[in-house]
Amino acid sequence: MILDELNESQRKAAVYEGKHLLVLAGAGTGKTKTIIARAVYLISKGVSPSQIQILTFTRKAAGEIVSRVKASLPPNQANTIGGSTFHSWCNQLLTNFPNLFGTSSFTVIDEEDQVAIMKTICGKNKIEYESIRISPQDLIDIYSFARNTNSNLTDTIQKKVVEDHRLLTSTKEGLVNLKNKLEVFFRQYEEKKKERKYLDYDDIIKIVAVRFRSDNKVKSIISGHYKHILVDEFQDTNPLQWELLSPLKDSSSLYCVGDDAQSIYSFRGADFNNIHKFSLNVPGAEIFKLEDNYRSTQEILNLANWVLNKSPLNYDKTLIGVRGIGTKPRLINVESNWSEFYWIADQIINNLTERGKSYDDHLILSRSGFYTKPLQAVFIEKKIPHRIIGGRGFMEAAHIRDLVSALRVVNNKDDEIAWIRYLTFWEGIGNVKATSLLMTLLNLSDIEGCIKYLYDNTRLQYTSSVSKTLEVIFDSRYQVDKAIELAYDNLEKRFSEKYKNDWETKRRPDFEVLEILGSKYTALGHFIAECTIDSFSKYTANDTNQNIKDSDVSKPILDSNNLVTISTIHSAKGLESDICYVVDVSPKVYPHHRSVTNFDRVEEDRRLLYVALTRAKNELVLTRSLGFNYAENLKLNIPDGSHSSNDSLHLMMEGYFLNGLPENLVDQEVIQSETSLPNDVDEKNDLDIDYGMDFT
DNA sequence: TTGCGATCCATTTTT
DNA sequence: TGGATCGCAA
Repeated sequence: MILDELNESQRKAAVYEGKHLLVLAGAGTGKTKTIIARAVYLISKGVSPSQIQILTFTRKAAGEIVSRVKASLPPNQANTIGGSTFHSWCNQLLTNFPNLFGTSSFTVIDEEDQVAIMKTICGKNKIEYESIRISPQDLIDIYSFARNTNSNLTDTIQKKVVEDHRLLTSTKEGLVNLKNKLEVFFRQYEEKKKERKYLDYDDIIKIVAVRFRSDNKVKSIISGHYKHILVDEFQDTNPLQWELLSPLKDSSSLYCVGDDAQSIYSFRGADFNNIHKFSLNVPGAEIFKLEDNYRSTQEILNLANWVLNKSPLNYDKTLIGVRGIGTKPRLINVESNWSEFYWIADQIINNLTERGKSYDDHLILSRSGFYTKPLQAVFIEKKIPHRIIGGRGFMEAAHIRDLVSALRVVNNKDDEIAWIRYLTFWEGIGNVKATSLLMTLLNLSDIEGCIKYLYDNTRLQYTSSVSKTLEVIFDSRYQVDKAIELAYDNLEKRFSEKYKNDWETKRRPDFEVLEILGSKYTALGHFIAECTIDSFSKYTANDTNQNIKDSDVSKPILDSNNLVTISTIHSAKGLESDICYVVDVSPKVYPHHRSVTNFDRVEEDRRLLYVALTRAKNELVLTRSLGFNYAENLKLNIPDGSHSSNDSLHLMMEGYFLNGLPENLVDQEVIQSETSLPNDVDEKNDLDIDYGMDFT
């Protein structure tokens, strides 16, 4: 029984008898375990599992919690427990209760689609403000941020445009003008969504939230269904998500678990102050704390605590390590960007051969998915099996989107974004032709008419395929996997030409995966919505599996889970690992040079580093490169606030989180790499950045 | 009108 | 590094 494995404070939290509880749980204090124990406790006390809904930020986290709850109970006791992301849960509500929410048929669109719509709205208009270009992508960001934070357009522009770009010359009139200009675009965007029955990510939550607030009947029906709402990573909820949860507090219990020191989603509108305001927002709620860290050795905690304690913010956090003494974290200095990757690969191989470790003892964390690209190449070369978490998902790959666009037009024949994608997929149809076809297609009354029209009106090399593909999908629209399979057969020839560079190796195998994903669904719309919301990246690990197949040497490790994990820090919350590498802990990355303009963002970067450091159980390795003047910089360990004799160096190091790092906290090493640049190479000197940061 | 090749450019994080 | 954009040939 899982309850027996808890310590005193975890247990107290798990068996809480009051209505609402906030559990403040520091890194490694058993947050996940407590939430699992809570669910198990409720069920064993007689609560029906279908009345429990666990809300998390990633599908992976939800899946893991649910499966561990099930594993802790006798078979089939917890089958109906709900566990999903906020978005996925709201999508289920919209799908299961269409009459409650007034959403009988809709198409979920992702960010790429949003941007595509915005692009068509902007047309050739170039929006500029104070010499800052505002792209369609920026517009979508602004729009989404405003909605996630429930703030008005003027305030959002002030924050996202003026403050983020530090436009000191911005005037009130200028702002009003800009606001009016953007408002036009946003209204058109909303118009378009309505017209095409599109719901973007934010709509999915907003519609449900508004309904809860304005319609007591709907609210009580749903509250009646979900008596216990368990929220993981509560520090990362944003005002929109809170708007969704808040009305439920009357008749459901809210059980929230979080850690303000791990709040790293402010770019999505999260505000860790929601933790501090919890008892204000939820009258009668209690707050418990978990402080014993079971994950890491003391040396690792010392470093993490040091990083966090340098913050001017007071997190009121004392992580008490119970594991005791281990080995000191290592700080590896490399000469140039990316040269740490060969070194890491060698380390891993060494750990396997000399120290009896396995691949899955290793976790590699990076600030950006982008940065680890070369690492993947090194791992492939060295035949190290790995999986990648975070970064661009499976459903975002171009070839997958191509096929899904065909499913989408059959599902909703007014889905113009999908039409354009599907039509231009074919050779000989470009934007102009596709747009002109679209005009007619939108006026036809059903998809069968569209198919016939396309058959009669496309005189191309692929004439029959253009309409045939849609026809076969239509014929198998209640068996999604079959629809995918048949569509694929029709698209294959064009695919192999369009993606000739990496078709066989990289892209083709994905369609088998897509088919498997589709096999659970009997309606195109449900499949499309779910795969848009949870882009499935976590399940496929597509690039990895092939590498393993290719190398006979590594056959034995085919047993599924023995893989090195590569993850962005954002996706790594909740992960832990025996050995953890945090790469590129360099100046201008921690904090990121784009964050330096803003106090809150610097602090968020600090928390980001803190999250990374606290993933390690036994060994923590940081790598960094100190830029062009490597040898000299290495000597540099600027105490905070001091002035270096060298101004550009000082600028580079200013604000760097590892400045003033006490020598006894880490073991430093220097790695000379064979692949580093020769000394006389004139590297781009981008040190003339003004870090005019005001920390008051 | 489409599609390709050359050139430039900026480069966080995610549902 | 790749993506977006632009110009040019078919």
